[in-house]
Amino acid sequence: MKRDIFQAIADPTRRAIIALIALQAMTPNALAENFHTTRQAVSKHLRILTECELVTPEQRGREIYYSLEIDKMKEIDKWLEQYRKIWETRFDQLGEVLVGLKKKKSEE
Amino acid sequence: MKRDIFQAIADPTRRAIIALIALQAMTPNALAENFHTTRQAVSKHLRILTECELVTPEQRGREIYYSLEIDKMKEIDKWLEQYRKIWETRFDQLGEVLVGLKKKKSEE
DNA sequence: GACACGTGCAACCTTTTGGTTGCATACTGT
DNA sequence: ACAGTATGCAACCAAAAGGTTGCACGTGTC
Repeated sequence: MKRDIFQAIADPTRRAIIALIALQAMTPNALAENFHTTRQAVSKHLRILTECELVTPEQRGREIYYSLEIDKMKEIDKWLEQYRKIWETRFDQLGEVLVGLKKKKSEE
Repeated sequence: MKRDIFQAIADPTRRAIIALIALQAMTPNALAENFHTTRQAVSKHLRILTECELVTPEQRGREIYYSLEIDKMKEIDKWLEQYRKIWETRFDQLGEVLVGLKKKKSEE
């Protein structure tokens, strides 16, 4: 049952959890207050996120604070890289077109 | 059954499809040759990708060429933006730490 | 027109997903 | 030690995902 990071961020609730703990480490209980589900459901999401190493638990007394492993997010960025190249290339081409239009206009 | 772009890229086969048609528009048949599934399964993936507007079909004779809507990929980039800010900030802080260490060392 | 080809869609099936309830465990404070 | 709090885990369930097979519908080719 190995999930990759893309499956991890596929679920809206998990993305919301990520957004919340990006600001500050939070406990499952505190997180659950933000959603219309049970604490256990949130716990399951945290389990998945932890397995993907997107999130790290840290025990403090009887509470467990979960924090975001921001480095893991870079993997998505790395995957996007190849496509970013494409759209930047197309933007450059668009730029050339615009320059071409401008040139044409100035020649009028 | 409305899927968002994050669910669309969650499936490995769909990411592979995206990677293939990023290079050049392809037909479902041609795509299916690259996977160990039936043409119909690929067709279903293409349907999902089309619904998310990640992919656009173009009929040419009796073939349909699917091409990547690169602009849609920017949505992922936009989502990542908030986290990129975080890791860049932390990197800066790391930089300060390094500078601090260096300074300390030179004072020895 | 007849036929092959390329494709999408419906029906069906199995596995996975996301959720719930109930319970066991661990730490706190009195 | 005991009550209360914070949490994870197992069992169960409904819905969704991903796959397959069979079929219908256009479009080219002869």
